[in-house]
Amino acid sequence: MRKPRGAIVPEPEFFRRDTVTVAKELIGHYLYIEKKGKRIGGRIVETEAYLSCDDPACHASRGLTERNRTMFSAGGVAYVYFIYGAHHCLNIVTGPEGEGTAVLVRAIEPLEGIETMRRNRRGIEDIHNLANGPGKLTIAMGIDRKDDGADLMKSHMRVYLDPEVLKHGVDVVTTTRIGINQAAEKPLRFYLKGSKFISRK
DNA sequence: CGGGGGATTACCT
DNA sequence: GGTAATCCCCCGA
Repeated sequence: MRKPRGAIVPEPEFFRRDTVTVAKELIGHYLYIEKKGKRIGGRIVETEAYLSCDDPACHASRGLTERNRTMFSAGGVAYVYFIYGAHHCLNIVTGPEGEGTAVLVRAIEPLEGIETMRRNRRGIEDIHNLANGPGKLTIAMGIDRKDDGADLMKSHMRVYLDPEVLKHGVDVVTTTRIGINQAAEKPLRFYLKGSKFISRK
């Protein structure tokens, strides 16, 4: 994939740290997928951390299974799963190999391939409603189970770091996760303060 | 091998 | 605010 101007390719170590740290630090950086030579994606504005064995809400909490196998990879790959018979969700695997932790990407601010996203979202015009939710985001970017396991430093789907965000940081709000029943009270959801592109306050 | 639940969304009233 | 859509996978038998 052609690198966006000024963007930085993360080192594997960026992803292989503590999940909460990675979930927070991903806010403000970029997520792109390449389709037919065209970049689609934007700025990550909302994430949630899932903590493996300490976290009953996490797919990996009951150990490695065929469904969640990718989640136990070393940090830096995508874990994509299908939910409610209707939607895909994109996760970024974190920590060392075998740990089973990941960050759910819940929303992005669209920056490139916006018309493609509108088509994928069946004609929705409002840019704030294109990728402001985990299911909407995967529809807009055309992500599904064939993208499971993609290397986010080398493949057609990438995370790029914004040097400005690395240098100055961004204001991140911490709240509770959405749409889960187990461990719902834990403060493991993060979003970019003031962003109009998050799924909800 | 069948049942049930799930990190959601859109559309209905 | 309620619920259908509609699949994949885990679990128990």
